[in-house]
Amino acid sequence: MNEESDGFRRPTTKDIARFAGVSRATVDRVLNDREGVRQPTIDKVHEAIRELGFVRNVAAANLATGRSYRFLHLLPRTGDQFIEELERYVSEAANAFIAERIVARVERIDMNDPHLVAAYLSGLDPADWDGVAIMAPRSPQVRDAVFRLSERGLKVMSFVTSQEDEASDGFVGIDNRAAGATAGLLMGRFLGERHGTVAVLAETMTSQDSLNRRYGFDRQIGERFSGIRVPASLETYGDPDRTRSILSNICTHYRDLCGLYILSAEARIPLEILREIDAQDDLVVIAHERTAATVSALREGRLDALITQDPGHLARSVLRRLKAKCDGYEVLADQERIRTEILMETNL
Amino acid sequence: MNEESDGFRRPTTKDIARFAGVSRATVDRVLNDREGVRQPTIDKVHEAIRELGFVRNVAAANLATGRSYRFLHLLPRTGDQFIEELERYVSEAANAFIAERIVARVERIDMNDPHLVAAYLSGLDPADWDGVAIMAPRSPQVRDAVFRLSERGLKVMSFVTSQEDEASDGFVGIDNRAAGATAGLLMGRFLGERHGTVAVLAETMTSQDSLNRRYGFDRQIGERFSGIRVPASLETYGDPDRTRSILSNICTHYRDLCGLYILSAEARIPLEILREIDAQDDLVVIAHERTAATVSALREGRLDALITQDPGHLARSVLRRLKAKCDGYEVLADQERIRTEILMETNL
DNA sequence: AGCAATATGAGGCACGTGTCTCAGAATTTT
DNA sequence: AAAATTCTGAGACACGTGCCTCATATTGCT
Repeated sequence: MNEESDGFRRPTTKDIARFAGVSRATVDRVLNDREGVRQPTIDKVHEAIRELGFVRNVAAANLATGRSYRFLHLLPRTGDQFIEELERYVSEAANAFIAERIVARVERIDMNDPHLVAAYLSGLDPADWDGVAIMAPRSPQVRDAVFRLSERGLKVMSFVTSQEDEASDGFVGIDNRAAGATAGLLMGRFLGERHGTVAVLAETMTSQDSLNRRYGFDRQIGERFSGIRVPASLETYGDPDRTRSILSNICTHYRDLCGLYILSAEARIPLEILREIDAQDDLVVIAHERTAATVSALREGRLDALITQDPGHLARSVLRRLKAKCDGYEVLADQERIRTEILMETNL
Repeated sequence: MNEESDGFRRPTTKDIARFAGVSRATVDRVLNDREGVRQPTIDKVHEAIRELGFVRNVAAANLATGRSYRFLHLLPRTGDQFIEELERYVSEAANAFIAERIVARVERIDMNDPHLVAAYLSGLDPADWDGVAIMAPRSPQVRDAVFRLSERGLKVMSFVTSQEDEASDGFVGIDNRAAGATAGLLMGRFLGERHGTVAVLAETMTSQDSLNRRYGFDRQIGERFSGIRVPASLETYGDPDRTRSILSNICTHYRDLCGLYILSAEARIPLEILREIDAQDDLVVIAHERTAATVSALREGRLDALITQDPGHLARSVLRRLKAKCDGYEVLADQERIRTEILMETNL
């Protein structure tokens, strides 16, 4: 647009140099914290930067350095719709960022054995990659491998599933306790006056994420909805037959069954079986993540609410954060926060 | 990071030129659709671009053109917490984008008289601004002024409040029908078996946004919750005294009052008065927008749910869309979609 | 005071693209 | 076939920053 004609020019390093009464070389030394500059000089430069409101022209800087960013995304090989969706979004985000010189590749690897994952990570050459984003179940092996990778200079982020504390800056994803709590709160509110049993269905409860969700769920129910009983989580191991027998079992066993919380990311199989066995109509069902299966279940009234994280945002955030780590600057915290979203029929 | 050492170099215009067997000047003519190039030559260049996967280095391009973007944001002068918040976020977004050569200024102007707004817009000099973002109540005068502005080459976006169809690409914000529908659905679900009257409170029903929200709300209630009755909307005109008398009136008048939908963006006054008059405890209250007042009401249980749009996202999206319009490229639709969010205590 | 060490300046090249100009080639028109 | 017209090429400069070298100025030390 405006051709800098109209006096609207941002200050450059040259302006800083002139204002501070030093040379551009010195400004450069200060800006890129190179050594060999005395404190008073450094101060003068910073003063000029402050005074003129200088902001480094990243475009020019990137151009000068010819920098590019090679990021590797590691996703589990096994998985159903959620993983597929996620992979799609990661690829799409990668595509959207090539203009910023970000080159991202997505690999699906076997995440079941932590030793294998750790070995894979150890085999990565820091000369090939600037950063790695990994979604793997939390395990000491993987956590250590991640740590060693970053020691070798690679920037690493875990996403969806955290290797450490979910609040750490090496993680992009939702707070699973909050997600579980939201599910619990919604369940309680939707049930209203109705008392009874709410079943919790999970692929497995061995993962930290599952435990966190369950913890948050229980807390809400326990604190606010005394009329609701929540037995131990039922594990499907992703097996349709097992899921079927679990679901028909609880329907007959708990005469007062009034709710079902599907805690895992992949809800397709339980939802299909639920329709198949023709479960009671007023059962309140809450699940996680937006996939083809959950969306249609929501539309058809077989699902009451969905607790989700926006996979597109997730994927873009991972890239932005990796880039920020490489460049050593702070991300815009507000923009990168992954929200725990509640979806219903009306706000899909 | 990698210093292009490792064979990882994106193709440049020079590469395109070599591959297509033409000169860089010709490539440039094609890229920036300048005339004077024969079709076969154009095709050769496009072929090379496709073949090599060329993506224009925007950093370099912006550097070369010395382009900067001057955007003006117009917000209503009057308003309470929501507007204040919004202004804060707009300024913050503007700040975050100065690295991309975006200079944004925020003005608060009187939006009550459409003629004044239109006059203000007409007075804007396209030489001073590249784009304008405006949040003003829908009116023919403003809509026409917006139209004339864009005819004069200025890029214009409306946000929060649309001048045209909410689906148009000149608007950033939520679909207010969907927002109202979400409020209605939640209201119905939270009430469960309870039947009775739900009151709708609005600052004014003269705005299109209010009408849309009410429309969506009514549809949900009418379609799915036959036990709920929703009388005509009650208008507060933002006046605390009037609000107080309305609220105490309905509490006594409707013996079966069970819910309250605060439809307008500013919910502070109704919420405060609701606490003050000590309304019944099991009243289901749903409001819009995240502000200090609504957040604390949610935390204290005086509010059951909040339908919101993320103001930070809104502000950033406006800037990105304006910039995209200036540069004539498409935005990442997925990233720019403003979600209708549901907030409860657990996912604030 | 003289010397070594350190701090600073001056200047140049590179990055990829936009935007000129001018000359020469290819094509069309006469 | 010659002239007029339209395309295309070659080259230059600019944008703001990073990074380098070499010379000179300044400081600290003995």
